[in-house]
Amino acid sequence: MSLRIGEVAARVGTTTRTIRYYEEIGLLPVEEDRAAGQHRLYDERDVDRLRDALRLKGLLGVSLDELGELLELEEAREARRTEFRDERTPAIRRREIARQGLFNVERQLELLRARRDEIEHLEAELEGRRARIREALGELGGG
Amino acid sequence: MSLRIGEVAARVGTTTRTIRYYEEIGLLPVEEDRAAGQHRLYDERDVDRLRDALRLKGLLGVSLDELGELLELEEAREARRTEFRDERTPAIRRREIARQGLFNVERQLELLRARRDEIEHLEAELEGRRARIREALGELGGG
DNA sequence: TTGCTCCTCACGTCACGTGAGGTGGC
DNA sequence: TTGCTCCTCACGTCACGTGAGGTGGC
Repeated sequence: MSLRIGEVAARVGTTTRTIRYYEEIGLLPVEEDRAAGQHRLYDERDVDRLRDALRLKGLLGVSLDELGELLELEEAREARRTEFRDERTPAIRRREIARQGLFNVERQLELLRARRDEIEHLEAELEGRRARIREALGELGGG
Repeated sequence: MSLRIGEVAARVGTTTRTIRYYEEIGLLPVEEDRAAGQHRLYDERDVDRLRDALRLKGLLGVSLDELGELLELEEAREARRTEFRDERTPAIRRREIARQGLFNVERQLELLRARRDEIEHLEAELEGRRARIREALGELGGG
């Protein structure tokens, strides 16, 4: 079940150019065995990862450099998950892995909360303004 | 109490280049009587407007074209406020002005709420992930 | 007079957009 | 074979960053 670049772009809501550009600057991995001129192929996991990345970028307003750091965290997370699920991994190591995961997720939550606070602050201001307008409308009477 | 461009930039948290660029593309008004090579001067209201504009741009992630539309709404708002406060303005006109103001403020609130929803959605996902990690840590035992 | 901030070009950069011309699988 | 999507240059654009060289007010 491999997807071509156009399908991926449509699913995550971006353009093929953006996906190629991200590959070009090293944000997305390059397939090693792809000959010049051949189609790029992706799977569902690539789609999920790209969607997450674009969502973070859009919501946090970070640069592609900063996005790269967040993606590296994600990649490290997947590697750790694999190690975590390996039955041979000892409990002490699993605990360490879980702690790192917890740290990362809390960092991302912090960034999101900071953003939400800003938005809520501005919302409160606008709601105050709205209340004053409504008051004025009430005094003026009429529907 | 007029401010120079550097002071304005510092107050709103941007650069002098950005302010000059916004003037260049028509986003900010040009002082008519400023001779070539002379300093740009601003007042507190300019600072407030620019701060609001940059905040909207940053939080909503809009282009400068779209930001321009929002600024025009703001400008229209100021004009209406002046008219509203004029004692000669009849009640029927005041009601219309208030309704337009209400419409604008609700549109901006809608944009902000949509953004906040997206952020909260992603937050919920991350909180779920965090809960699962904590659960795993609990099962593994140890502080 | 010495700093400091300001000024106007003007080229550079980041994150893509947009054709130009050509190739490959249902 | 005809469309369709894909490919690789490569130049364009948006929103500024960053000097280069010079001027003006405490």
